[in-house]
Amino acid sequence: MATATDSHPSIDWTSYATTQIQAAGLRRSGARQKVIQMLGRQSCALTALDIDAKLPKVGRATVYRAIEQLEELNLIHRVDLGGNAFGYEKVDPTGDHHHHIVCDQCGKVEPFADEELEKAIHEIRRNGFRISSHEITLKGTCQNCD
Amino acid sequence: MATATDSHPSIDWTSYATTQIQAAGLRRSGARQKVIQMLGRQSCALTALDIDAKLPKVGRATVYRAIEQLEELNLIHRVDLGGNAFGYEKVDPTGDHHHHIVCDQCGKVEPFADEELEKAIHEIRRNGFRISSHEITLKGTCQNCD
DNA sequence: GTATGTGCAAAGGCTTTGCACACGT
DNA sequence: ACGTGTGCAAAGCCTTTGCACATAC
Repeated sequence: MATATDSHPSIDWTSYATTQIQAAGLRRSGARQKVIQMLGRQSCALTALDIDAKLPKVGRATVYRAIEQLEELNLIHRVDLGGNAFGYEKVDPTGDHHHHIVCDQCGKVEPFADEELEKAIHEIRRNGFRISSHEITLKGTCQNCD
Repeated sequence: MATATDSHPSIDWTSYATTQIQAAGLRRSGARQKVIQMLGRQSCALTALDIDAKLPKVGRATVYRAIEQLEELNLIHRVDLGGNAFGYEKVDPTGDHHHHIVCDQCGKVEPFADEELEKAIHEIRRNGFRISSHEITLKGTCQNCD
């Protein structure tokens, strides 16, 4: 299954997101496309201000509006980064996903995936709720801080 | 194991928290005690502003300072309530804990516990991190909003 | 050509801080 | 008595909103 595009996994998400944005009746506008392409290049979560800082030519309000729209369409999702901060990262169109481990001391974030955990999560049923997604954050201390 | 105090499970946490606060060299002051007693009575997470609203005689800054200290001592922890809001709830001294399911539409929060999930979580090992805690949030739509 | 999208600047909401006074030990 | 704790008000941050101009379709 490995293909030549494996080294640029973001291309898939970028074009997928662009398609979905258009399917939703939104325009393929310059500023929003810059946000999409930037997020497509990231492997892990960035805060709204991180995104804004990386795109000096895009207004901050536009960054926030783009985040809102992308989240609405389920193209990105928010993750708790500790310390009153939220990050955003792309949602893999294949359904593949990971969770995060955050260092309490320095705020360092690393992704991780665990199949047993996913199984356990998908077993959960809750009366009165239709569950659509889940977020798991592990907290601890990283080597540098320990 | 059921005892007469089961109907007031919060008493344990309240006195435990008070003891820990004093052990940390902090004083048993009026305002902070009010925050502790209030949190002890809650069964689920409250935001800083919820806490402030419930304690009109305690200054807002004091509420935030108390939250900071209680979190530092691991007597409460923060939970993601969706929509840019964080809630705080007591940490059970017996180690007992639950997670949350949040309605995307109305923000309703319900606690849940799942033993298989806890097992899976405790199996996780991650090089370069000493894991101390975890947070799990399920998201979905509740009956009223569906 | 028209409705959507954008950037700026202002407003808003939550959280933190500075400081003088109050209180616990 | 001393140092911690408190409340108020001001400042700080991040996020959202209003509005005139620009751009995609």
